[in-house]
Amino acid sequence: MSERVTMRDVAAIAGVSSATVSKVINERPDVGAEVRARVLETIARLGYRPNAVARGLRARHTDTIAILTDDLEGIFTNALMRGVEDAASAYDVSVLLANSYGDPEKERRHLRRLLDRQVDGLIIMSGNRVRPRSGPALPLPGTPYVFLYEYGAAEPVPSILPDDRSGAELAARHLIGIGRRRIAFLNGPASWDATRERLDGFTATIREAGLPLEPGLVQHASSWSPEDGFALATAMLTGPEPPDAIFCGSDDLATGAMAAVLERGLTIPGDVAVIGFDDRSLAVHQRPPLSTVALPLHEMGKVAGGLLLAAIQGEPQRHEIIRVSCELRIRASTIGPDGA
Amino acid sequence: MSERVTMRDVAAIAGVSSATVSKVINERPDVGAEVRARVLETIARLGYRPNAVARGLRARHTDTIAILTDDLEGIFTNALMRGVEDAASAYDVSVLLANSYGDPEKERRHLRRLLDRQVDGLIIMSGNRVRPRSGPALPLPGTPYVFLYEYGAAEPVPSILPDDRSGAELAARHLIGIGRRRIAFLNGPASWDATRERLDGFTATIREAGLPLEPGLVQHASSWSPEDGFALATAMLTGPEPPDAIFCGSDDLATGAMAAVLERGLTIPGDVAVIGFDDRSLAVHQRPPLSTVALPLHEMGKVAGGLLLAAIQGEPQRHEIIRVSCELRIRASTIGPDGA
DNA sequence: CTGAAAGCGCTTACAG
DNA sequence: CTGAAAGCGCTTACAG
Repeated sequence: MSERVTMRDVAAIAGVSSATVSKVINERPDVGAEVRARVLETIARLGYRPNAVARGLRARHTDTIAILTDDLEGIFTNALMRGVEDAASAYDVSVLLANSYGDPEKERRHLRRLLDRQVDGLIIMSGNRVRPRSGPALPLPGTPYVFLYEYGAAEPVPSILPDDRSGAELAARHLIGIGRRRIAFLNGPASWDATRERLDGFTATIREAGLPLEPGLVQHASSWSPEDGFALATAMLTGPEPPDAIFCGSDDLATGAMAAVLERGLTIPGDVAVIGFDDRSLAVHQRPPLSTVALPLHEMGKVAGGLLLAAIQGEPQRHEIIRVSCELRIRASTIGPDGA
Repeated sequence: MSERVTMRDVAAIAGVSSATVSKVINERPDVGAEVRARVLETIARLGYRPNAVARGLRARHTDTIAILTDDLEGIFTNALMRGVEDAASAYDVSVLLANSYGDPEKERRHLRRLLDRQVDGLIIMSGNRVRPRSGPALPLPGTPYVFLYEYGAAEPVPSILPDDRSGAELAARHLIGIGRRRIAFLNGPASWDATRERLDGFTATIREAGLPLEPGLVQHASSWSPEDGFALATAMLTGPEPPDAIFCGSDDLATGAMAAVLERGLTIPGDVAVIGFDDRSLAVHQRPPLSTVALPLHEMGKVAGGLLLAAIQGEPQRHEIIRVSCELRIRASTIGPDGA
């Protein structure tokens, strides 16, 4: 437990004032070359490291942002957080983690603690489901924030979301491209925002291609589970004119749908091509491996981090919805050995 | 952007010194009742909040710990982090997140930044695979740390790990309990520590019960994937005396094993009971839902957080391996409608 | 180009 | 029980 070396020590040994040491550390131009060299040498020799807490107190910023999530276990939390952390790290900004479990009282407590710690900004994130929310549980006077995978109804701040609409277009266009004509959409629960966006994209693309769009071909599941995918796909396949492709609103739904196809003795993708949404890790392990539309979670996190950092630098914020493009991951469930 | 209210303001308005305000805030006993009341009232009225950065500078602790992980995307990271966050939150300690991607240079940079920020302690965590590591990339003078889901070869600090051995015993005992006699163990790759621990637990339990333990019944996969589970289970089932139960080293392996059982026209659990390890979310969605040994990730995170907080309070640390008990999750793949 | 002084907002002995 | 003083380790005008 040796005494920590401080800026005073460096100054004394280098024979300069601590103001000068500070200037060297902060790379101010107004320091003479040989003085700078001497200070740098002393810093290296003593192994001096500036105390960020003292700096934060004086400089009035802490180079710290926080992620406030209501769902640290959400299936998408990891990749979102990693994106934020990457963006912050690149600017030597640290990230604090706070989990509210969706409890407003917990959120309030976290927010207070975070503000007490003088965080420079906040990312308010849902790891689980995109929905509008009524802003943070506490007003954040002068502290910028952004919504990630979530959006504020009327907050004057940006929301970063996946581009669900164009993601659905990607899937539809891919299925059309491999020659499918009766393309079903096994969509997620109707109450979700993403569900509506994707329906728009899907419908527009199918229409444009002059393909059929019967009511039976577009269904809404009541959950995102494989069980629902199985049930709905079974119903579709037992109809008079079964689809030759099924686009599912999630990889879980697609997993169930594939089981339904195989159970009826049909082949994938020979008889029915199947494509999911999300690109969770299970997709690649399906038999056959599942084609899917990948949610750009990591990129969304980076965008959110970048935007927040810019706002901290003084960039004005406004209410806007930023949609990050999804990416198609083509695997054997749409282009397989037994495929087209 | 109104001026923030400071302790000076409170003191002036309440007509006391700031030392007294500080004592009230820190709940020191040596403040008169009416003075305390007056100060408290003033604090509430002004909405005063103490600046944690200033406090940290003076008090020489920041009530902040950090999680340094090499794998923020690891499949177990979420639950581990959540446990740490829960433990920290309960004591009003914040947690900083740093991801090294397993790159020692990145780890060094993060560590330096974290130390500069005067974190009170660190949790060094792997989100992915348990293995020994050579301690943090930088010496942490006076800053306590613990290993979570990872262990230091000779570091004088605790490591928190799952109790793999007793987890395997749980599984074996369960299968014996439901009347199985030829129990196979489709274990993970031999190079993993967990694999050896589980083999010990499994072997001991089977021996104790006087059940057969032929070489063919114990196999090591070369990865944890469903594909390997499928291949190995198929080999086991085509042998002269196929098993009536398969204990798998991961849920992914078990998924593959179940596919192999079903593909051969056998029933689960009627002909072959299958149980996994981990309790990932996919387990419950299998058909039939997969029984498994749950890794106590959340609890491990809490234990790690609690131990670190104790060390920060001055509790001496030493090299020790703390094993947290796994839990059996019984589902239809061992006790099903077509079961025993 | 360099440094003396003030001060960020607290807490900690210490005196009374 | 209360407060004056010092100081945590920096940075920021400002003077020279």
